Amino acid sequence: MAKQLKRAFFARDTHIVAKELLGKLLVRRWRGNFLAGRVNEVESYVGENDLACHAAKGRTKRTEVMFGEAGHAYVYLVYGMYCCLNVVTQEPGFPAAVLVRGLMSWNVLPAIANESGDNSISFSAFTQKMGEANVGQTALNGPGKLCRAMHISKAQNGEDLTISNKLWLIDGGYGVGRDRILATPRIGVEYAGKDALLPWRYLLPPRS
DNA sequence: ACGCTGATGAAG
DNA sequence: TTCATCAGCGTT
Repeated sequence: MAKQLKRAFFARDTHIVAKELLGKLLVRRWRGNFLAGRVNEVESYVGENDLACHAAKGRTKRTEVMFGEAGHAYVYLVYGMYCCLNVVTQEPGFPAAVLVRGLMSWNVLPAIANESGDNSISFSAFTQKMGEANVGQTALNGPGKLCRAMHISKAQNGEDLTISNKLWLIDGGYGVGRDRILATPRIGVEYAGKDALLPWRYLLPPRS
């Protein structure tokens, strides 16, 4: 049975977490619906020495969450109107996170009628539904559009994704070969100088 | 190629 | 308290 990703998954090297997040299911429960899709594009932001990382400015009110425990959501407002969802990685005190940039097989599914609030019930029901759904039909490209569609805002900043029943990740059994992962420079970080060239954006190739 | 939009951090 | 900037997006 699919399980909610645990602390140990996130408390590792950021690039390992980023690549292993590809193919995982991101699930949001909102107003009686499951909003979900498989992660197919991410970016790593690693430490205070990474000039593209918000934590390059040091520990501030905004970046506080990134300095904390792995597995929590770091959500920020960008360009005045969009939110971006990150997952905090590595050990407390070391600021790093994975930006979730895109989903494939995006779906909206009605939550179970006699839902008790227990995630484990939700998981089995949800994954079965996802299995029935037409995988790969709809894509959700871009971190801002992703958050808008999933109703993720700064209200979710700091949320513990390993225990939350509103926003979480599960291993949906989608195998991703490491050799199928593409790496490119990160998007929209031209200001970061030499760090703008680091190939820290990871994505799955389009389905054939 | 540009405008929208407001939080953010740096400067004063 | 200003000020420039910005991990996007949609339209021109």
